[in-house]
Amino acid sequence: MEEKMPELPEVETVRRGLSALITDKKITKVTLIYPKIIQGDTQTFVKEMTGRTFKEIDRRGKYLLFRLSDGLTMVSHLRMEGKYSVKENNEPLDKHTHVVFDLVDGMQLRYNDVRKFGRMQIVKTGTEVQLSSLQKLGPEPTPETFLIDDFYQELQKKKKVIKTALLDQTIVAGLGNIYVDEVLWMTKIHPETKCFDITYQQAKEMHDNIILELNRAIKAHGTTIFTFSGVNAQIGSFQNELNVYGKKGEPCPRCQTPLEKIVVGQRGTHFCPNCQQLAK
DNA sequence: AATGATGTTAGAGA
DNA sequence: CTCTCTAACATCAT
Repeated sequence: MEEKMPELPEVETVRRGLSALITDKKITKVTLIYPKIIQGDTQTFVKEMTGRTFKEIDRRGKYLLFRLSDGLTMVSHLRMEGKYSVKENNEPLDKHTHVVFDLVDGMQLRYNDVRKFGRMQIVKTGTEVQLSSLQKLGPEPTPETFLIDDFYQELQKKKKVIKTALLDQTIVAGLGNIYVDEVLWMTKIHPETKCFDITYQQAKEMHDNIILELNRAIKAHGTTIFTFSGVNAQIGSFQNELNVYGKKGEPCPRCQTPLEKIVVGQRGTHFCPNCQQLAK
């Protein structure tokens, strides 16, 4: 079973796993095999990264923030299929390795991305919050930062449907196609419900479920092993914990009605036509 | 063989 | 500003 990568829980898992492998490692060389992965001037990127040391890794939404020595930060987004791995420098490169960071100890941090959608750029630490991509992010989905009253107010203002709204990262950061479907199923809300039609009570339940589900996923991934080769899912990983995503035609775990798949905002959307009805 | 779908988001246009 | 649609790309299923 191949591991699906990049919603908040997966990015968080990569952050934790990678931290243990590269913290305090100095970069001796940077190789750009497919330079379009880099945003901004590529030569500047190589020049600035080379000779720096990886410090802690932070995360904001689905963005990884690699802190480096001398007040620099590499901002990295995995998009659809980006993956990091740490391997010995004599191991042959994968077909889809696009960026290689040689480390002092003969290891390499490698960035793989079949679809080449992922992006990375270097900025001065602290200025990353000014990037348009990070600036527009809503709160992190934690009880301290994601506040129910704000959430409800935001929903009241929006004219689009809830599935699309949750995906756009501005109301709350970190949800992707899988967990949005899961959260809406948990909350018994139809994905095409207009945001302004959602009641305070529903918003409250959805808010709690968002925090719950993402934490549950992070915890489940905690049993995942981050090896030198990348993230290895343990047998029976989170795939088994999903209730609706990728389960078209299977019985709803709550009411046994066959699950359906529709398109909402150009994204495949899984839901239970019985549990999640459109109020009209 | 051709078409459509795949975890995301920036950017264009309405 | 808000919202919708498309492009970026490779692979796999139909």
